[in-house]
Amino acid sequence: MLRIHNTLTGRKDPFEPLVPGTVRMYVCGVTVYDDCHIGHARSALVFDVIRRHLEYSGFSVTFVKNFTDVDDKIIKRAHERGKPWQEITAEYIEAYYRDMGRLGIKPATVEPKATEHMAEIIGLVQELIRKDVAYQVNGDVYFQVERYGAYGRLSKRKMEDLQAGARVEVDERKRHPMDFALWKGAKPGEPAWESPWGPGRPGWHIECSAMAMKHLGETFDIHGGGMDLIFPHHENEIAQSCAATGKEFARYWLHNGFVQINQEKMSKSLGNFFTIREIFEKSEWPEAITGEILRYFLLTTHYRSPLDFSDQGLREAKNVLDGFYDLFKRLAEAGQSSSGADDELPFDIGFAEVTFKNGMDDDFNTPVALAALQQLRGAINKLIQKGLSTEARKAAREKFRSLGDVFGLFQLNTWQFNPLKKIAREAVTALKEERMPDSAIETRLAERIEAKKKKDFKLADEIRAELASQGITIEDRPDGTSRWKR
RNA sequence: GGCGCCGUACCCAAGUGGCUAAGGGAGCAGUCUGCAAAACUGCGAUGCGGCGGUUCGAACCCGCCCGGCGCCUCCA
Repeated sequence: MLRIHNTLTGRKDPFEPLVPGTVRMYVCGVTVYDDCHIGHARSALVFDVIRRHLEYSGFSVTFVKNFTDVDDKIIKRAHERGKPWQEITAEYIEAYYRDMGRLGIKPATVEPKATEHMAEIIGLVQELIRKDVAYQVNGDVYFQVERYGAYGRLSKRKMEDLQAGARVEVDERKRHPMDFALWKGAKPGEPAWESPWGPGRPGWHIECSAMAMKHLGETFDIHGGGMDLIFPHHENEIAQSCAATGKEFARYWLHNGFVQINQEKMSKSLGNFFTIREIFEKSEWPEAITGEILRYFLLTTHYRSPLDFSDQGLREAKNVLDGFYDLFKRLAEAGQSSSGADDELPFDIGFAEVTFKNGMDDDFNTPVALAALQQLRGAINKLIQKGLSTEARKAAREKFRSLGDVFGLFQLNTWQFNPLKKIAREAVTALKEERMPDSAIETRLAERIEAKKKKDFKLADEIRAELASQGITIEDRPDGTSRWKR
């Protein structure tokens, strides 16, 4: 039984979708005016994994993730660069797909853009005016917060509390300080769409309500996003959606914790953020491996807890993954008839599967699920020592592949550095260009095996030292062959 | 001022009332190996920020305190 922590109730609730066997979920995507940072990566990854786990659990999932492609920040950026705003959004949507692709984030089922839903947005605003919960002031339309009695139920805030600490500058045209814009009249030169209130653009919150309703219906199962969206964004989405339809909007609200740098929130305003792009460009590992390291690292902490980003954390993730891929290398080799090890394998696998699933079913506890995989790694290493058949090895590798798929891990066939691919990439440092090609390594390795056969250990050690200076580690196997890795 | 979160070994990180406090990384020792590497084995918190309280029993519940953080404004 899957249980999910619901921000709305403040508890872990048993998950029961509205329509049995199907899940409809909406996650707030990004505003496309800049490169994505690790915080975006974490959020995207968390919901990617949640989606994958739901699918793994047998649900048919409709996953909607939007792009906010019209907004004040975009207009500002366009102005700064002297470019049309459409060029800014196109550029960063492309960057988004590049970065998320590197991270192995699966595209959502539907990825709607605000600018392509003007009719729905305008219709929703009209409905709110018709119901007398929104009002027009010149070319703007505001949602009247006092008309929605349950305002504050998501963020657990009272209207009075909000006002007390409010640092919002009072807009005289609003009837209540907390009222928020549904539609903003356009100033000259700003992007604008025709509406009953004159040319303008949607407010930030309304687009999500309109797009969620269009693609998922008035009431759906899961709505997610970063913790910072609880207030005001999601609170406002609930208010305007419920006021418009008279029905519940989303039933389970999920929010991921922040990525921090040195115990502090990572944010644009503090200037202490890393973009996904720079992490990949600075990485000494090829793209696919860097992506997997990053995924593993981001999943070592439960999605609701804060996560401190650090090079040390990344290095540790690499070490752990090395252990897994070393095992996979062994599993790819021929085995010998076992002494009962084959019979023990299903027990170890079954145990890991149950632990994995129980962990994930408990509010997507990825650290517990990861621990199950680590235990399985140890168990199978022991079985290999006892003697595991070729078939059993294949079965074990397949199990890692299928369980790992929930996290997007363990899908690579080789965990080795590929210099040709690396050189093809843009940001290659001189150091990296001097990497030894695989063929040269293989040649030296063959020479070393010859030397070993002749008991010329001096030469063998020299060759190993030479390769070691290139960052290459050699493993001699009992049968006289050798493996190498970077 | 209001609302809320966190503090578990050198590091990461589960556990939130009841077997010896998961798992991993790093480290050390050992087995194996020509030497290594990998793998395996062993070691590692008598204690879960501190002090009280509730309870037969608490890392887990309550209170106070210390330390750190977030939201209340655009923000994943």
